[in-house]
Amino acid sequence: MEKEKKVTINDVAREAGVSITTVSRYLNHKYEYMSEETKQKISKIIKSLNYCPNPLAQGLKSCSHTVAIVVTNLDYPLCISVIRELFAILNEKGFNLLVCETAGNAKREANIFRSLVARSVDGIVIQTNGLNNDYLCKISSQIPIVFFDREYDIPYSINLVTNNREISEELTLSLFAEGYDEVLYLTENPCDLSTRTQRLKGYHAACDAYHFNPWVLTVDHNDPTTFTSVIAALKGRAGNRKVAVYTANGLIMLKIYPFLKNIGLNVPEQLGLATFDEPDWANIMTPQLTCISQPTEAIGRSAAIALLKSMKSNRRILSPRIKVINSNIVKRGSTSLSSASENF
Amino acid sequence: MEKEKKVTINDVAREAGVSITTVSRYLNHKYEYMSEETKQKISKIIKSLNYCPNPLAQGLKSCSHTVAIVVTNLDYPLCISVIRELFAILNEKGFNLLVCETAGNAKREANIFRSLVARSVDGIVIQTNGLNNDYLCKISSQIPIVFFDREYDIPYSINLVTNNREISEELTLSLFAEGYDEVLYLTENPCDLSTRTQRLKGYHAACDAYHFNPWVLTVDHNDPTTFTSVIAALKGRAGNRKVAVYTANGLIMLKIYPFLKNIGLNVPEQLGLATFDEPDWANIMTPQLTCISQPTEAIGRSAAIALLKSMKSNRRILSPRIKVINSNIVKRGSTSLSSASENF
DNA sequence: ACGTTTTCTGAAAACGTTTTATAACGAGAT
DNA sequence: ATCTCGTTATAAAACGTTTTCAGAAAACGT
Repeated sequence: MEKEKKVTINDVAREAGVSITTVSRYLNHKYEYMSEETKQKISKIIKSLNYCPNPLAQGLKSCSHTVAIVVTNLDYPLCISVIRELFAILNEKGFNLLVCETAGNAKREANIFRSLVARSVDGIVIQTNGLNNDYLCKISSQIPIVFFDREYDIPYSINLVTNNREISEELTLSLFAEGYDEVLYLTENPCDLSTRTQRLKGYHAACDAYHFNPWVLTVDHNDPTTFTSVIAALKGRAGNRKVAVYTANGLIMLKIYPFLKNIGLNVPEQLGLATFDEPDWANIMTPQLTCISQPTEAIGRSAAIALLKSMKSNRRILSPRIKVINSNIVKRGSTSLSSASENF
Repeated sequence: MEKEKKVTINDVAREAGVSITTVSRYLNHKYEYMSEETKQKISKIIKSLNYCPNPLAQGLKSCSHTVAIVVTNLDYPLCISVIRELFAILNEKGFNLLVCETAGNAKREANIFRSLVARSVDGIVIQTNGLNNDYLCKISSQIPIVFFDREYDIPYSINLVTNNREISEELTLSLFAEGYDEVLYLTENPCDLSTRTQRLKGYHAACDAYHFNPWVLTVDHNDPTTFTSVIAALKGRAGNRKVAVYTANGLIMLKIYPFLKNIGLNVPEQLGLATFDEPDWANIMTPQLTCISQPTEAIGRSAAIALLKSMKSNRRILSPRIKVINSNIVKRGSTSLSSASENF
């Protein structure tokens, strides 16, 4: 295993007959006072040697050409989409992408943040439960931070969120308009995550508008017993009344759907179904599932662009900024009571 | 934005009243000739200063504490699973994880590999189309490489694969045994990816065993017209004969299922359905979908462990090694013709 | 011919580690 | 008292960049 010597800036400088300073200048596009001839020489040598600057060494003096994305759970399609866009766009610009999964564990997340700072990443994109916000406040002035999905009040940061409240209200309204007598909202433990509170608010607003009583049940997608109790409650009420079930995210729908199938109610006539998120399996259900579709690709792209911009400018803005990217409703068979549903 | 000075090994050394060499030794567990007293001092100061060594600087001299995973497509659940396990295990050991998506683009992949080498990552886990294997051959002696999903003949490397041929044969056999008269195998363009060729081989072996004619159609999950022609072909044959459709991966099934639903055949009586992979939506189909379940978590864990081991030892083994992790069949309603299906 | 810019380039000092070579220090042997 | 020899700790040289400071050469105005 004889180590093949890596080609360094020194090799380039020697071959080109210039100093490493000049090569470094060339690499960093500091062409101001560089003769065309020198540029050509260096360019040629770099190509012929297949030289690629060492990001570690660069990072020691300037930027590390590394960004990180920290998410709570890699199973969430939104996160994957953001990772994909982030990688595609930043890789193009010469950055590498560190991916970290916290699993919602505060301590683990704290360690991750600390290691990212130690590694002097140039920027971080975060989806978090907000358990380490005090630490993020400390570092947010030093390093560009972009939050997505959930929104937090961290100085200097950028928040990329969707119109959770509005679109949730709109969907709920449409269910009432469609003719459902009741909308059961299924959510996970509504701690103070902005997505959960906003979606719930939208639901409540719609109930208020129709003077209908809200009906909210809390589930845990890892605990099937929470589903069975929902099913029991549903059986009690449904039958004569037309009930729609609206789940606060796709995972809940995925997990509770097998239970709902066994309940013996016809979808959509007796039981309407809708969910936040647009899972890839929405079209294999019969009838197909009405969804709130988040523009995951656009969110990822915006995150990348916002981060790039923030990394480029060294003047940072104190007050956290919020960018809203609208979701839209994809109405499908699972909530089509009326024949007039096409106009929706 | 006043830069808060990062605490370095110098600070630790000064506070502890020792040289940086000693601190470095302490960090690298080179305790051989170190007095208990010195250890205590350093340990205390490190904690009190909250010191964390800079991986960039470390990487310049020794290892970068960075590993990378390169995949063709982040949408493949197996990849996500491997990323998750890899991160969890390696993060525990102080490594960070770079994630790269090639989208099957050879040029892009080549650039990624080059940048990973430039960044002197300590190891790489790869799922690839094999378009840059010449380059991988060059570097595989320098840097530990673990392939998963698809198998390649690269010196010094480790291959983590599932028993594609055997399990594919087993599933096909079980479909015939169940009573289906014909099994239609749907695959994507069977280029020489080991997964595709092996799964196909298994299918053929089963057909041979039953002296049935194989029936293989090629689709492209991005091109719906390939599905409609499959549907047409299927309509021609099905009806009196009991046909099972076995898709070479979950994505194909996801995309073709809406078409299959409209064909007017009863599942499983007239039309059996089975797929390689076990997508999370297998249980929401009616009836539930028979799958070949890859132990994705185990594969990820094995990848992490194999990589760690390979990184630790500096003696590398020339001949590529192969580790097989068995998948198993999860039989569900979509292929239950006989009432005896429980014994399967 | 002489100063003054302007244009171009390079030497050397960082950046924060690891590692090599070396030195200081007792203790035990001569 | 000197020599050897383990034990412990350090100074200094890497690693591959960027950046500061400064200097040489050419262009320019007088």
